[in-house]
Amino acid sequence: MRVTIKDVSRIAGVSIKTVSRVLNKEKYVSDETRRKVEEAVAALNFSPSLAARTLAGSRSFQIALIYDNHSPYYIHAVQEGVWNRCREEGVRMLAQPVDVDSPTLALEIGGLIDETHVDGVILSSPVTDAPAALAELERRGIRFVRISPGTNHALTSSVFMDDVQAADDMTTHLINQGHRRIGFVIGHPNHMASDQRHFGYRRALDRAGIAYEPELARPGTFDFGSGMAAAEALLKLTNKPTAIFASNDDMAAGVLSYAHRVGLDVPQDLSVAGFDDTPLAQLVWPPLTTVRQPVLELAYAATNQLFCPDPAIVHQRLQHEVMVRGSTAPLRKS
Amino acid sequence: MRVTIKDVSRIAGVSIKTVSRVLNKEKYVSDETRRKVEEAVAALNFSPSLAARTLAGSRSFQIALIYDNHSPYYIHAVQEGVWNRCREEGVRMLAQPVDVDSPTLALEIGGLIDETHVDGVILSSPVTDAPAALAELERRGIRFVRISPGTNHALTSSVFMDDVQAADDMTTHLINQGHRRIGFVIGHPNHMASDQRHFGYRRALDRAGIAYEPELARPGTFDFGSGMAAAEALLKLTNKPTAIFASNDDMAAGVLSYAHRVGLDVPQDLSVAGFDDTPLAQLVWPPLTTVRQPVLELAYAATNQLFCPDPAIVHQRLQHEVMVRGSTAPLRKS
DNA sequence: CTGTTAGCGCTTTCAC
DNA sequence: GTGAAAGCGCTAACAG
Repeated sequence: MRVTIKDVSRIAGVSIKTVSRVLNKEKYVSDETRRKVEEAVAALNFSPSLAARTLAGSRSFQIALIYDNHSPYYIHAVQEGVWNRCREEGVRMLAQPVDVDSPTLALEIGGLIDETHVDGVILSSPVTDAPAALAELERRGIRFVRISPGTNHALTSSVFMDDVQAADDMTTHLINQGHRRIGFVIGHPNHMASDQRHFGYRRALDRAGIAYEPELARPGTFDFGSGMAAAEALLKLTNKPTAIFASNDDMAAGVLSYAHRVGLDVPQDLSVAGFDDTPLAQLVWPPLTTVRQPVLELAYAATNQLFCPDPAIVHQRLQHEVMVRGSTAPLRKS
Repeated sequence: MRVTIKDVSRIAGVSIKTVSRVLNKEKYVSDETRRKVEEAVAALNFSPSLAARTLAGSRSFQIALIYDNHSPYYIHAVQEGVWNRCREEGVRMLAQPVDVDSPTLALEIGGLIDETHVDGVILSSPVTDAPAALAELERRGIRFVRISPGTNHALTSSVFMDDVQAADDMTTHLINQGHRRIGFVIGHPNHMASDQRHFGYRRALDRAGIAYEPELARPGTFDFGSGMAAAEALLKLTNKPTAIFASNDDMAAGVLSYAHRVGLDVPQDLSVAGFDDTPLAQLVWPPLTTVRQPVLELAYAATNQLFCPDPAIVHQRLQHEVMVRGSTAPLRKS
């Protein structure tokens, strides 16, 4: 039925151990033997059973990507970045959506690890900051990397950009355009990046000598609807803002939609700014001014960090940074 | 190190075979024994190794979702639908993006199946209509279900809606609004649904006695940019259309964006219609008139069909249908 | 209803 | 450089 390492060894005229060596790219195999084995593998179209390799060996050739994020564009980019790096490594990616607020979060993650024997885990915000998840991972001593964590960047291996600076830059940009009353839509409370972007907004105002007015900073949940609601509240103020900076593109699109609905001319009557630079920023009208978060690159870098840990790499991404910190032991040696 | 079935059997005071029986919900285990085993499982927080179960048994508790679709909203919905059903079944989903045009498509799919021992495969358009993929799957005799295939719906188990009727309905809707010159943006040539929607558009025109004019049907590739380009071409015609129907929401958003750019008032000067009812349809301004494709439900139904085949189920979805056809043997008996 | 035995297809360990 | 033997953690096929 199934083609096994035995079939390959028979065709190649060597022992199964030698086939195994070739499969694992081990040294100490003569070129001649290696060639014969590779030919047999190709001839039989052999793909080794991951289940068998996992059970017998110390690696599973699988990693898990754990997320709880319902922004399709964002998750799509994260999956793509992780996937790309995994493919290079010949490793499979298990995409695992979870609910960070679930009381069984740690159990689910633990079960996933036990069942699949994954070699490593990648956490995407906001799972990056779920104490139960982090504790479970640490308890098991499994290697993991976080993408855009909100806290303790240096505590564990993580990859991120400077959200405070980015929000500061955007706010400053609006101030430089002459705006003095700038509305702000805060992100989802589960995401630590929300606080950072909020802080960056305040910092830029402070620097410019503009007072922070709580009524101008409205809560949101990173989705379109909450952006619309925030815009409604902001534009019903006696003293309206002339610009609104939303903490992500989805909410900025919502702001835009509300502005259109009430007949405002954007950007004539109101400037709208977003954050993330998802394709959404281009889809709406007019195209959003937005901070670029290099999600694809972050995901790729995080996965790379899982496979080839490097203690301190700094990638430049536009004017912002993607920093990678981590332990030194490579994944394969786990 | 790892908690195994042996540990459970020791704590529960039974043989490992009995633990296995409880794990697999087999009959012929006394309530008392079952309870003891379940207690031991809970106490030890035991999750059985999928690798071992796969290797020893005839199931892997995994299925693969294979797709080549770069519309984040669409794929997100498909993944969610499949995932939901898998979770109910205690089965893991392997998300596998591929390139349908790759010459190694069949090899990749074959390799995936050999490596992971997946119990079944779900194909999303356009992989549903890639001959190499279908041939490989059939050759191996592995169970698979297609989501929105473009051809031979009844040939293999598949789940879909009536694209022709849906496009016909939308076109008729526009005609009923008084439009006589209706532009059409054709979908990506890889997707068979593109032809069907195109045909539905023609059929509605025919029925209304409106001549089909090739210059009014422009090619597109299901992405925003191609929608914009098609709109530009259509609106530069001497005899402009008063409405444009794009074969999916992404392209409709592109049409909208171009219309705004050249100062048209939508829907006053131009009606724009889309297809799919992704959240995008709500995000743009004004919200798109669009045909609802029940992607989430299709994905769920397809996965269900994989687990619990039913020869002929018909789901109603709005005015359109989701039809499910398939063999009768249940997945688990494979 | 429950237990025993023999593998699944690989990697590990240790010979040669 | 290469091979033989043992076993990873489960399920299958039997026996009781």
